[in-house]
Amino acid sequence: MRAFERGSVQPRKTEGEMAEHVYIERIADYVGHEVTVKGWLYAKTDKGKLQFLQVRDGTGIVQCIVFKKSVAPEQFEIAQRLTQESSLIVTGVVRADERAPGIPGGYEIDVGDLQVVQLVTEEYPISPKEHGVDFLMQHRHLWIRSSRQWAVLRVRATIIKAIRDWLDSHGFILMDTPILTPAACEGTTTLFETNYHGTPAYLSQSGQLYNEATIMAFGRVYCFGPTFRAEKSKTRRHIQEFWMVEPEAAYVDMWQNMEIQEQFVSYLVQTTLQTRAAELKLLGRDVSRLEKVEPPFPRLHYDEAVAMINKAAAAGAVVPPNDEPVPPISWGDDFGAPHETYVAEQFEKPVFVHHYPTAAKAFYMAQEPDRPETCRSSDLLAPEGYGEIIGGGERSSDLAFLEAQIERHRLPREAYEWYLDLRRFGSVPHSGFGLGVERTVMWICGLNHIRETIPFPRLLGRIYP
RNA sequence: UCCUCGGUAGCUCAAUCGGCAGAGCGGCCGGCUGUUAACCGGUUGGCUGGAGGUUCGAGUCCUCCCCGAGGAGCCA
Repeated sequence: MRAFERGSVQPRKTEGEMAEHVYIERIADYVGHEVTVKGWLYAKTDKGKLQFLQVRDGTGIVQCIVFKKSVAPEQFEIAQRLTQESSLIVTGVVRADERAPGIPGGYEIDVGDLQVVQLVTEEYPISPKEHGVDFLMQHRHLWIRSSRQWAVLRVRATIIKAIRDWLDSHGFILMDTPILTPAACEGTTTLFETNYHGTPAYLSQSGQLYNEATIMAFGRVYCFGPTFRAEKSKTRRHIQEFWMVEPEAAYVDMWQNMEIQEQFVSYLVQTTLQTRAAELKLLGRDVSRLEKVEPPFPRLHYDEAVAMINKAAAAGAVVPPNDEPVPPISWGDDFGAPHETYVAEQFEKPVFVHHYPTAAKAFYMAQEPDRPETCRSSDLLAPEGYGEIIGGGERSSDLAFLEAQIERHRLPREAYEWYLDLRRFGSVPHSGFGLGVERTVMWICGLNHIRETIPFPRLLGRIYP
């Protein structure tokens, strides 16, 4: 555990004072000392004259032992009657015992005093047994107390902090972009419409276009906020509201852009491995795959990817998790899910696929001068079937090309006048990318569904709690 | 929007050809000083998603509706 995580708020022990309130993640520092833990009863085992209380406090879980002969009779009775998720304050001496379960585990508190803050009198819905997805999602507000969910959300917080740390220390400055927008950014996806004092407005699907403006003022920027997609996507990789970080940089071409991405993503993975090892272990994550995530990442031209896919399709290759056959692909088509999975499966690290067909990508992607049917885009595909975690590329700096593209994509020209201004006043080559936080969390935690990567996921047909 | 699967006890599921509504877990009561989703004994549990239909008889068959899960398309 790192000192910065809780160290500054951990109360210092004062001579002659009663037991101090400590956090469970630092329990190892208090072996032999009397401490107070304030939390909730996670689980209990009644052994007659001995009560094993698993107490959690938000930072971990510690086993507390209440032995009949060590406490007042009324206190023992209270311990016997404790119910799951009752809130309580325990005081006792910490000792190391390898038999003790918990997080971090290996330590337990020999309880001398026990106070109940609230005794739960109703049956707690989430018992330590099997539950279905629907039931758990209806109780998401309680489910997040469970250790797996707790671990995932701690990893999420770490990834988000790492995102900010890396960008802030590599010359990227935070530029918050609007969530209420007047028109579609890319014109491709379905947006949530809202009422902006009588005129329609849309929840943002990307801050990129705005950041193409801010880089001309600040050089390197990023926006980081919620993003909304109203597509009726109902798969394990989609949520309606997700968080995306979008760095954008002036005077950066597509190749430099990929270098930034591989440094950035590697930092996120390595930081999580270092600071959240206990959480990843709790999740059963095979970290050997993550340890390999270091620059450089393989780069695959779209042409090569198509050839690879068609060779595999001809050979009858199948793709996990359901051994779905890899269908052949024609040049010009975007990848389907099995294509993406097959390509990613061929590499140990995340892989860049670059130079997608211009027609398959957003209107602003720069054309490759020698091959205008391809564009200077790149997607980053995560290994182990987690799919696209980054979409990015070099943006066109050519006014005439963009005017033609806006027409070709049937976008409302007037809404993009400001954007075209950026090509009239000091247009420069520039690139950027968007990384989806939840897909990254899903990949790093090794989860099979995105719904566990955010405290309260907004899923198709589900907006409770 | 489309395709596939599902909805039975608080939870997870079973119920043969259409023939008495079942189990495990949880909860509750009792026992146990080392439990890890403990173990042992007892006990509690039901408008089978909704409406209509077929039938002597429907959890089971038919029609419509509601809800959920996974996937396609689209994307991060």
